[in-house]
Amino acid sequence: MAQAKYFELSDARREGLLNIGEAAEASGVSAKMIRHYEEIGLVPKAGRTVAGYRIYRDADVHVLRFIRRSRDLGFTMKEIAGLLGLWQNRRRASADVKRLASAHMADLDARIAELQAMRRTLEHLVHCCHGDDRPDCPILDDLAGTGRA
Amino acid sequence: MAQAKYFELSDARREGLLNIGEAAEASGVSAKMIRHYEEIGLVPKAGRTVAGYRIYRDADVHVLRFIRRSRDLGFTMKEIAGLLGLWQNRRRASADVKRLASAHMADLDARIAELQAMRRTLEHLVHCCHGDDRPDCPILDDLAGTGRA
DNA sequence: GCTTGACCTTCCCACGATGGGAAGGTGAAC
DNA sequence: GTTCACCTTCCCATCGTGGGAAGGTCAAGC
Repeated sequence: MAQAKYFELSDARREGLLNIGEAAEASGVSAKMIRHYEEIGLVPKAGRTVAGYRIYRDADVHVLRFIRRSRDLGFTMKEIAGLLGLWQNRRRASADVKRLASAHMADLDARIAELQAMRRTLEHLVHCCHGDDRPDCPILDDLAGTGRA
Repeated sequence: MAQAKYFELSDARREGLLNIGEAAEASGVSAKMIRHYEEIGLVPKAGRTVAGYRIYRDADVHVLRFIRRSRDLGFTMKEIAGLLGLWQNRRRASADVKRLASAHMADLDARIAELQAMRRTLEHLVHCCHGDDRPDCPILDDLAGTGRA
């Protein structure tokens, strides 16, 4: 995304370039988010037509898909910036990529463990609650710190 | 939290009332968040000393602890508002509490499943990556959509 | 009494990722 | 030449939490 600002949109179309809506469609990243990624510097500034419309080449869409896939795997923006850097660096060491991915996996593990701990506690409480029209409830007792559940 | 605004702080202290810092300490909810909960109406407005300091009774701290515990179990603010309402309603049906908690458990399950799916994919990719100083990397290949991993 | 330091007050800003929507310009089809 | 879909920028909201500034208050030590 580093073209100069000289295309008419119709010319751009003829050359197979996409506007933001088409790039969004093709990459699975919303136009809103494409602009956002450009603003935070995750992707370089897109080229523009004379009228100011952003235009995207296949390579740009490829980058956006890479981001989309990374998001789907739960990577944060910062991690994705790192991954993009490695991806575009032909002298990278795969060890660096592996390290980044492993760290993210450890994050996932921690979050999963945390949620599972909540789930276990909750399951126990729900199990203990008779769930009828009477007011006494071990779930509330636990939350209030007054119960023994 | 519904006292009128007439205590000197020293009087309040003598009556066992706490200022916000002490209430934070006692409840495990930060002073920042106590003010926030008051602002969004999750807890009623606290009483004030003549100088404008918020003052808290034991019952107020109890409520804050309830909120803290609920947060620890991953309930959202909206859910906590519901739980607080049920807790303070002596004519509640425990079925309502159980329903709320069960719905939250389903949320947790969905989030856990999502994270686990990410984790599984990532684990596979990390496993496939030799992780040395060569640049070729199945993790990047997958993210780029060019790999077969 | 006066200073000092720890606390309180309100107000605004930030995160991370995403979306909604307003106000205005552009492109293409009919 | 109108119409409609799309583009542009700009601001606001979410959710839960924290940071920090500017200013007031309280208690302790001198």
